[in-house]
Amino acid sequence: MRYHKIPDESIRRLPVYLRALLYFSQAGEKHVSSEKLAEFLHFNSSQIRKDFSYFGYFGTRGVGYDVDKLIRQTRNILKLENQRPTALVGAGNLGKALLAYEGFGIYGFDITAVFDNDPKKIGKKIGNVSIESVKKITDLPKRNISLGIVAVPTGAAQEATDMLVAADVTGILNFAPRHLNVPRKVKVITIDIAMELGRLPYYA
Amino acid sequence: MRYHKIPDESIRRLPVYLRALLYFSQAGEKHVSSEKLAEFLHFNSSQIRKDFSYFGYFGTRGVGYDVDKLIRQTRNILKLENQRPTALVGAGNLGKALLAYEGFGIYGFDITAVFDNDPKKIGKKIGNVSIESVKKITDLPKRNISLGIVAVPTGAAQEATDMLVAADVTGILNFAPRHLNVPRKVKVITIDIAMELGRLPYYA
DNA sequence: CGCTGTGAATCATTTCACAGCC
DNA sequence: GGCTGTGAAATGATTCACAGCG
Repeated sequence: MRYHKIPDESIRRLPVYLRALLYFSQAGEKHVSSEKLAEFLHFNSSQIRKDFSYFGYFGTRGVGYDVDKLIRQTRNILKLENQRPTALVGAGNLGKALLAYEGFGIYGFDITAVFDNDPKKIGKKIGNVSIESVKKITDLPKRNISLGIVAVPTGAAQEATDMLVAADVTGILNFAPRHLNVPRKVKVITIDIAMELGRLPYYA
Repeated sequence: MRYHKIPDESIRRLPVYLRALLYFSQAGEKHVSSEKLAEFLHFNSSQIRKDFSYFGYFGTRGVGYDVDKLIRQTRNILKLENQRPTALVGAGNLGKALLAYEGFGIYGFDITAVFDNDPKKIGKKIGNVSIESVKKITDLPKRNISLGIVAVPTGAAQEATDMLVAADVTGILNFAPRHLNVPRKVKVITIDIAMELGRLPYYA
């Protein structure tokens, strides 16, 4: 399977696996079977085996997967081995919530730069990061930052994105409820909170 | 098509269509073709036509779709015609950000109740909503609230969920990075922010 | 024996292509 | 003529089922 095209959906599940594996690791488990993992995540076990088989042979027949090894492999596939400095654009309510969000640590993201265009906010600190002017986004390459989070109002989102792209960012996590235009080489993932909520009443 | 099983993916796209249609409406457009909508959303036009055809015949051949009519139809399908009171559990950073988030208005969600278990927070106001004790969650049926948002730390998420379920909530938007156990009749949508970010480096 | 790894079968979704209606 | 609505074809993802290894 190693040379097949890997489904996008498999990639999407890898961070989920990683989180579950970290949980098992902390619980002191040495090995875990696809069945165990499937039960924990409410997935199908052969899907888990297939997902990992796309990337190589990670398990031991008769035994299962070595938890810590699989964690390393998964981190490796996702390119999360090293801590990744990340830039946040927008220091409003959402930006502040993201700065406080402990979840990023699991995947090694570290928000080391925060930008805003409100002069009143510039220079202030949130946690231990100082808010800088959006003009400083041009410095990102110097600071080795290639991931950005867009948490500005919808109307400013494309502009913020353009600045990140100009600073050679390769990935953007977007919270503005709109499509962002970027060059093909830049990957954008949009999280539209209200949109997710929007389909809930349908199922009720 | 009217009597076919409707793909989950189609439902997922309806809120996206709604947002785009509202944009066209505000721009003064009377009609929009599936082609126009597709271009705007970076979708395939026949997918849009098929999605709407699952629910009935909404367009006019040779003309396109009546924007305002389609907005009404879409709202109707998603059961968003009326303002929906919604409960938020967790008044931390994320909760505050959600309260300030303008996006909910588009879909008619109105956070009219906020609960937290921190006695220091209870009674305080955020915007024009007062924080109440989580014990008051039992009052939700009285207050006609059947949607809940879980924005508490991971360790408290299942407990918060259980309280919402006990109060006959039918839909839950979950921000805790874990699977929530609920009875089958309750629909849960989980947004795991860090997880989304977790696959960004893979594509870079 | 137990569990992985994986072709093959199934199931779901998307796209094509065009008949049919305005 | 133009655009919808939709079967049919193509594509993509999931699940089955079991061979093969530890």
